[in-house]
Amino acid sequence: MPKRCRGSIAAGNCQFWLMKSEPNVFSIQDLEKMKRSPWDGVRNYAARNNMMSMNIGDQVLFYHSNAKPSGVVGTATVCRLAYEDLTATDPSSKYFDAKATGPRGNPWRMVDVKFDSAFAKVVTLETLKREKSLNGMTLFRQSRLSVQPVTKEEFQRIVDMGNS
DNA sequence: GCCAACGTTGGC
DNA sequence: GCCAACGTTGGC
Repeated sequence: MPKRCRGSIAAGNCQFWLMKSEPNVFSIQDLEKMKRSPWDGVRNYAARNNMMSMNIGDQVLFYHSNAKPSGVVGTATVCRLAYEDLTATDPSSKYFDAKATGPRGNPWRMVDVKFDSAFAKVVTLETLKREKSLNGMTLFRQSRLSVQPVTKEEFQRIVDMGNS
């Protein structure tokens, strides 16, 4: 039986992730109000594959992209394993993908996340870049990847920065 | 608004 | 399978 994280960073064997969202589309404040939400609209295979690797209890850094300023704004927890993203086959959705209605079916998946915390202040991209212990982050090595792994150490460091 | 990075598409 | 054209992401 898989172990699950229960809010403690130190406990368990969960994985750590960073997920980007444009705050004018879906922000940490939106998630806080909703408590829980599907992470829909991902249309990139690498990002999808990362979601398919997630387990319940995995910890997520919520990142605001295309924001002023951009940066990590809080944390969330994976609360449902990857399942079909039906916005891909819904012609009225802004995330509709014609290919997903084709003979090979809908390849797109999403997880659900639940709100954990909103930082008192944004840990900005500029701040992240200046922090030496974060130089190896996937964020700086692979541009445009909207769902990406972070190490436990990176996660912990950024949470500490957000709470300081 | 510009543009670098980079994923996808489609001709061949 | 190659690769040029094109579209999107996302920082600035």
